[in-house]
Formats: sequence, structure tokens, C-alpha cells
Amino acid sequence: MQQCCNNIFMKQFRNTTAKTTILNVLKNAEAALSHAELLTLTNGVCDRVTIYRVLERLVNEDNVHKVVTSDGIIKYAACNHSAHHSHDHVHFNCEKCKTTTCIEMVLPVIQLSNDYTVKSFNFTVTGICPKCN
Amino acid sequence: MQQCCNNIFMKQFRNTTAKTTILNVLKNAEAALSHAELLTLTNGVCDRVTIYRVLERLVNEDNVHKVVTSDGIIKYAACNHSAHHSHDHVHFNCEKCKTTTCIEMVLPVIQLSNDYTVKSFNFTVTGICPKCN
DNA sequence: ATATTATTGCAACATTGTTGCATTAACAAA
DNA sequence: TTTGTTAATGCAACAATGTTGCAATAATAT
Repeated sequence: MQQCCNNIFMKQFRNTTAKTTILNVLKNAEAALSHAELLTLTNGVCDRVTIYRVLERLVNEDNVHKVVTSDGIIKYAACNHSAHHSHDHVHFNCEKCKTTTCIEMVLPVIQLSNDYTVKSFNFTVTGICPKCN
Repeated sequence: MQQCCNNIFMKQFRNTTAKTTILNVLKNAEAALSHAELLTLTNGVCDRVTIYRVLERLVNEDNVHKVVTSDGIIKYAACNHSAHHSHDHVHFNCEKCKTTTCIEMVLPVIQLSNDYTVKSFNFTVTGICPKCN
């Protein structure tokens, strides 16, 4: 009945097996995953190209957010739609286990002069995580 | 006379035209530059591969630092060896003019629990820069 | 001027990301 | 349940980015 129009161009999104699989892998993951990691973890459920396209959609739908590590590797993490949810949180990149994890509780404080318009930020801290310490 | 050993493996660095050209381009640049931008700005002074290798050396020698934008694009900026010099400063990424600039004066403040060991960070703020505002 | 070896260029390769198009399959409506 | 529409997929082909091996070159100490 009710048509589900969840983007501004009124183009319907569909729930496909590729999409649900990828989202589940991300939800069950302890850390953010790269495209290459998702390719192996989804175990051939879909093509390499499809993963790129599904990730793009998931980000647009606000179900997944994109993280860039200090090495420039792009990773994806399922959004935690809790009270404190925001894409603008700190990410921690462990040198040892190479994982990238969300730290939603810690907010960075900076003071830029007011001729800058701030829209978003990417804050990745590198070091050793609690598990490896 | 005096042998110049500026890396831990006692391997001498040499000042080549490629290296000095690339460093000069970076020093004269208003913003951080990507590999592709350096390729055109150096105007064929050396091979594509050489630029990768020179940049690696310049980073090791602490003359250049690496910045990762929110889009995952790796850029390089000449280090400002002043009193406040540190690689761990904020970078601003303008959505309009696509430039990435160092903001050395602003230090971010975060409070991680002490089971994290912090070694470095990459903090890129995206928005509109003063020139475009 | 010479010997040593860091650096370069080139070719070849690996990885990552993009695009076009015919086919498939999700979903709304009948 | 069946059908029509079209979002999503797979595949191939491509573009961009980054890496490696090796012979030739050139920077530096002597």
C-alpha cells in the first residue's frame, strides 16, 4: 500500500539479499570494514561492483557511515541509532590489530575562527587499543 | 667532510633535482597537494613513480607531512618548522575550492579512557573556508 | 677524477574504483 | 497470485592509483 520513498528523488530503495547481507555483516562486525574485507566476509553473495553500489546506498540511507583511517583506507560501519547517534564522532585506529572502532562517547572540542563554516569532520586517532594494550 | 646520516639505517639521503623541485612546489603551495596534483605541477621533472618515492623520503625526513582528507584522498604539505610545529594539527577541507589547509593554531581536545595509547591523530574538518565564505 | 651507492626511469603488475548495458528480481497494483 | 515497472545486479571493459624489479644514471665522500 504505502509507498516507501526514502530519498529526495522519490526513487524507491529495495531490500535485496546483497544489501541485507552486507548490512548484517557490518552490524555483526566489531570494527569498521573496508570494501576488500566485505568482499571476503560476504562470501560471494554478490559481485565486487555491487558491494560498492550497496555501500553507497547504505550511506545515503543513513544506515552506514564512512570512516577514513589515517592511512587513507576507507571503511564502513553500521550506524548505532541510539540517543547519542552522530556520524561526527571519534574513530580509533589500532596499530597492532589494524581495527577501526567508533568511539561515540568522546566529543572533540575545537575552536575555529568564525569565518570557517564547519559541516562535518573526520577524526581518527591512531595508537594501541585497550584489547592490545 | 661531515657525513650526513639522517636516517636510522645510516643510509645517506641525496639532494636530487626531483626532490628539491617537489619540496619547492609544496613549500610554495597554499594548500596540501595530492600525488596527481604534484605530477602536473612538477611539469615532467621526473617519473610518476619517482614522485611516490620522493614523497616517502620527504615524510621520513620530516620535511613533509601526510594528510588524509575526509574523502580518503592523500595529500602532502611542507612542514612549517616553527615554534608551534607538530604534525598533529587540524586540517580544513573546503567543499567549494577543494583545498586542504593546515590549521596549526587550533588544538583539538579529547578525553579518551586511559587504556588507549594515543600515538597520533588525523583530524580533518570539512566545510567552507574563509576565502569561499 | 673516481668509486660507491642512492636515486631514477621504465616496464610490468596489483589494487581500487567507475561506467555502460543487458538481464534479473523486488515490489506495487491489479 | 499474476503482472508491469524499474531498481538492482553481473559482467566486461576501463580508469586511476599504488607497488616492485632491475638496469642505467647521477650525487656525494674520498
